[in-house]
This record gives sequence, C-alpha cells and structure tokens, in this order.
Amino acid sequence: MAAIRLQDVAAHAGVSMKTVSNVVHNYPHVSETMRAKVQKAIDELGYRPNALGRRLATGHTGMLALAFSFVTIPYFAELAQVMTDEARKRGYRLLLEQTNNTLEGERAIVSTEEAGLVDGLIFQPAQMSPVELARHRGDVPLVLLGEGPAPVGFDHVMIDNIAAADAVTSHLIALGRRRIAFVGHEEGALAETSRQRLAGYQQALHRAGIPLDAQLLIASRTVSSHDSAEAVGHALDRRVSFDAIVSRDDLAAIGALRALQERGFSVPGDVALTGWDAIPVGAFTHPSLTTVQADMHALAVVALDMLEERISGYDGIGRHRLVDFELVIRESAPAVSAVS
Amino acid sequence: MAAIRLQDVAAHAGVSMKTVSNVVHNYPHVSETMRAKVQKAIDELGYRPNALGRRLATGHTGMLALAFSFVTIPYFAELAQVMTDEARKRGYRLLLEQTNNTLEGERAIVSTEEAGLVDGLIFQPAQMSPVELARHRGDVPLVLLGEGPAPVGFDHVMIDNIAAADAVTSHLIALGRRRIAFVGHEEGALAETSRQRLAGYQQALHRAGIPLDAQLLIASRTVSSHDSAEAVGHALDRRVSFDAIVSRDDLAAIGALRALQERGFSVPGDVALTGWDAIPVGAFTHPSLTTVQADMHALAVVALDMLEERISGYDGIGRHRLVDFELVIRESAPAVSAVS
DNA sequence: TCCGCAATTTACAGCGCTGTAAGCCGAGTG
DNA sequence: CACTCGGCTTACAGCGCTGTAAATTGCGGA
Repeated sequence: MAAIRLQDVAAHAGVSMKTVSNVVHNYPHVSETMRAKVQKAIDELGYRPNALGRRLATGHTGMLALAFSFVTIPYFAELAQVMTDEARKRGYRLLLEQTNNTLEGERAIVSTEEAGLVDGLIFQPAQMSPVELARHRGDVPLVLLGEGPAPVGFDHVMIDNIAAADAVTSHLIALGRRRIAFVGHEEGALAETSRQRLAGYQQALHRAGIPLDAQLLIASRTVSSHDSAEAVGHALDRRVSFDAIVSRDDLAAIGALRALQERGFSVPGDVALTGWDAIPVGAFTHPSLTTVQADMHALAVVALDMLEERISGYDGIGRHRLVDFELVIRESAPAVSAVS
Repeated sequence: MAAIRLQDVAAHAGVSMKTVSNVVHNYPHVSETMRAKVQKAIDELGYRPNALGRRLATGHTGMLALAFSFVTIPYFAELAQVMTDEARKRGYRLLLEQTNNTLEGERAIVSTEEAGLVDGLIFQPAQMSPVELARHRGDVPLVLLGEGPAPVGFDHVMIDNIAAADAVTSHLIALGRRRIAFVGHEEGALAETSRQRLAGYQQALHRAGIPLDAQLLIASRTVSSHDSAEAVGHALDRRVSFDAIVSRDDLAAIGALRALQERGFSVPGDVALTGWDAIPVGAFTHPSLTTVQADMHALAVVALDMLEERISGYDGIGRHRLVDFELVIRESAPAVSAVS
C-alpha cells in the first residue's frame, strides 16, 4: 500500500496542499466548509502525515534523547520512566540510548555521526574525561546528569551526593553504630559517584569523632550485587568486624545483605544496612532497605527545563543545579525511635 | 552555528554534491584524488550528514521501535537491552516506547499518528483486543511478542509458557511437594500470560495425580511484589497451608518470599519457591530464586529476523514462533539431588 | 456599482539528501 | 586517427512537508 501523501489528499479534495496542511494543524483561519471538505478527504484516504517530511521542513524533530549506561540498572530504568513521562508531557518523544558504559559508547552519543535526529540530548556520562566532553560540538543542546565529568560551561544536574552520604551515615551513627563500613565502590579507579559518596561518609564519621578505619572500606570489583556480595563475604570471612554498612547503591546493599545472611548475621540486629537509589525491589527484601531516594521528578523537570531553554536559543553559561534527596527509612536501618 | 550542509562541502571542495555524497558513503567508483580532496573539505568544515534529509530521500530510517508496558519492569529492561544490542548489530537503532500498560498507550503505538519514523515495530501488547489489533494499518511492518492478543496473520514470537509452567511445577513435585500454590496472577481478568502459566501448572499437577485446590490459587490485585506479598501474607494468616509456590514471575516471587520470611517460614525448608524471568536480583535474594529463563537472545534474533523479512518486502501469512526456555535451579527450590 | 479591506486560499521555493540518467574523459581498438 | 567503451563526475528531479508572500474571495460602505 503506497503511502498517502499530502499531495494526494489535496488532489482528492480539490484544494491546495497547504490548505490540507493547515487543516491537519488546526490552523485557525480555515473556513468551516473547507475544513469539513478536507477532513472528509483525509478520512477517506486514511492519510497520515509523514514525520520525516514535516521535520525536514520545520527543522526540529520533537524528539529528545536520554543516554546512560544500561537500562537494566534499575536506577536508570526508573530515570528513563520518569524522564519519558515528563518529556511526553512537554510534547517531546524521548529516545533511550545505551552506552554500555564504554568509552566508545559515550563517544558515539556525543559525537552523533548523524545530526538532526533529536532536538536535544540528556546524557549521564561515566567514562569520558571532562576534557574530551568539553570538545563536544555545540550543535545539539546538551544537559549533563550525574556526578560524572561535567566541564564548566555545560548545564548539569545532580543530587548532592556528599550531603546525602553524610545524612545516611549520620543516621547509622544516631542508631549507635560506630564501626560503619562503606561497601561497593570500585576497587580500582573510583567513579566520581563513589568518590563523593565516600567523601560524605567520611565527613559524617569525622564530625562524630569516629576515626576512619581503612579496613572498613570494602571495595568491589565492579559495581554490582554479585561483586559486592563477594567482597563483603570475604571481609566477614577475614573477621573484619562492623556493625553497620553504608552501601554505594541498592544493588551493592542487596549483595551485602545476601553475604551477611548467608553467614548468619542478622540485619539490622548485628549489622545495620543502607542502600542508595530506592529501587523498587528494596522495599521487598527481608529486611527492607533503608535507602537514599533522589527526587527524580525534580531531576527530570530541571533537566528538561534547562534543555528546553537551550533548544529555544538560550546560549548562556553552564548552569549547575542540585536536586533534593530524601532518606527512606525502612527495616535495614530503622528509625532511631523504633530502636530505643 | 549554522549547520554545514552537503552543499557547503561541495562548494568548498569545488565538486558536485553527489560526489560528496558518494565519498560519505564510500561509494567505490570515486578516484583517490577526488576522495582525498573531498575528505579534506569534510574535515575542514566539520561536516556531519543530516539524518532527516537522508532518510527522506532514501525512504527508510534505519530505526525500529520496541514497545511494551514499562521499562521499570526488569524483564522488559532486559528485553530492551538484548533487543537493542541485536538491532544495533544489524545496523538499526532501536527506539523504546512505553505504553504504560494502558489501552490508549497501546493504541498510540499501533496507530502511530506519524508515519515514516521507523522502518518496523516490535510490540508486546497486553490490553488491546486481538480484533482491534487486527485492524492495524498494514503500512509499518510489525512483529508481536508475548502471550497477549496475536491475531492470525501477524508474526508472533513467544516462549511456550504452558510447557515452562509445567516444567517448573514438575520440578517442585519432584522435590516431593504436594501442596503447591500458584501466586501472583491477576485477581480480576487474567492476562493471557497468567492464564497460560496457570494452565501449565494445572497440567503438571494433573499428570502427577494431585488434585487442584482452589485455595492454593493466590491471586494478587496487580502483578507486583507489593500485592503478591500482601496476598501471600493474607493466605498465610488465614492458615492456608502449602509447601511450595509457583510464582507468576520473579517480582511476585520476591513478594511471596518476603511474606513468608516475615512470618518465620523457611524457604525452601517449609515452602519451596519458584519465580519466572530470571531477573538479576533473583540471584541475590536469600535464598536465591529458582526461576524460568526465556532464551531472550533467541527471542530477539527470531523477532528481528522476521521483522527484517517484512521490511524487505515479505508479505506472506503470519508466522508463529516459540523460543526456548530453561529452568535456572537455585536455592529457593534446589535440585532434586541436593535434597536427598 | 465600485473600492478597499480583511479573511482565506494558493503558488512556490526550499529543508538536506540521494537515485537516475546524462556528460565527460582518457585508454584501448580496428 | 576516429571511435567505442568503461570509469568517474555531474545535473536534475524529487522524497513529503511547511513558511512566506502573493492571489483570491467576500463583504461592507461610499
């Protein structure tokens, strides 16, 4: 079935293409008679506008892209969901792109070989150096997410990881814990996310006058439940002792929980535990996870606001925004009052 | 910064647009001299082809869409990941679309107001009636996924849910369990997925000569960990007794696990438990989940094969393919030998 | 009846790119 | 030496749509 074109409708209705176009777009200055006649032709022919033609002509596509490492990471799935809804609300369609957490993947995103496909890009980088990122050609409006490299001059949104890590660590301290481990950061080069969360953790310890014990920094080969379970398991087997764990994220916390339970430790009795990201399954582990929840809706709103400003021509300096977070207190590190 | 066009490069290099186009596309019959000259111009100007123009001219976009309810459901996140990789391997870019599991959402997908944006569509419907789906305008090639409505005449891929449910139930029977509950199907109208899994469950019971006990069909308000935990909790509180659970999916299993553990039941000691989908976190619950794993790679390959055939003009009758599954035996319902 | 004005409608020129067919040029052939 | 042949390059006409500016229409008032 050859596609029906605007041209065909115009011929069928005996009017000009532009009039059909006007009807399709509900352009106000069209007489009722004409509108009815054209609409009839549209219906009869089953005409549907071709997105490409329209977009070529108008110069913008109504599509935005959101790029991050993997959709299979629950945090990003959630982000994708929230962003998609918020973008749709603003009349955009959101494409999801995965970088697979590789440098090439990220390069492919930023140096999009093909221009013109999307009106703007929201990107959470992890591998690229800020220097390289800064060389990004300015032709597509860009907003950066997360704690990764964010060269000055780019719009950027993140949550205050240091404050959040401080808050979550302080919560454990308030619970009376003193030997608080940090679990799940990378063994090798620390990602900026891990660095900041560690910094907040240290800050809270310091303020409480608790010395930092390097033994309690339990790194993991990769950021995953599997490697975190392994790392915590090893630590326990080496008789490293602690009474609380701040995990880099919920997946790490789930791994840690598993390692603890396998060895008969009770949570939060023996070891209190916190996660990060508030992934859905964290509410159904046993015990459920106390965690840090970024205000993801605000994140989406702020990011899209900035992106839309850029799209509509704003060309000022890079803005830097923090969005709020919230401690979600659940069983693995209960409220202070619940303990006393 | 106005974008550089093919025209600009052509002018800069002093050749025709078409020659530049040929160089960009590595068309073989271009002399080395010419190629070098043009390439130089491309580099100097920083030219990048405009996707829209190209696509308008060639008539296809190199993009496919994958539509399902929510990315936040781990199974779909995984599906998206695998499909994206497989599509990329074939030179396509995959757009993800969410229907939010609503009828409007699904209608929006199928009756795409805007044509021409993607070359083909892979769609896992859940709400639409087969009749309505069958009215889908044939202009964009379509492959259906899952157990939902699949009118004859459409290409369709799924796993054999009945066989898988039979296998997983039989595994529990082999473990010596006799009071086997089914958990997590919808309270109201059953989705086809649930229906088939229940059928396989009944089939296995029947073959083993175990009568079906309606008390052991523990429905849940929605398919989610939350509602499944609640439903199983209620059943336990009502003293419904069972020694195994077949869950409709891993999320339901996680909810069930939580309900059991809260009440002091041991898994698999008191109650053996199976899930479905092999979501990553299922390996790190305590106990880890025995589950059904669809061969998702095969699913992606088959679906994309069929879609590509349609795209390249095949117009025959609808094909119906099954892909394999595998039982992943973990702690929540261990291997038979491990128990004896 | 004719004119001027506002409201509609139309013609046309692209948006950036590619397919086709025609044009050009040097080498090989009789 | 004229001429064909094949490889390279170019001119041109869209792909389907929209913005602009110009043309047309209808209407009230002079």
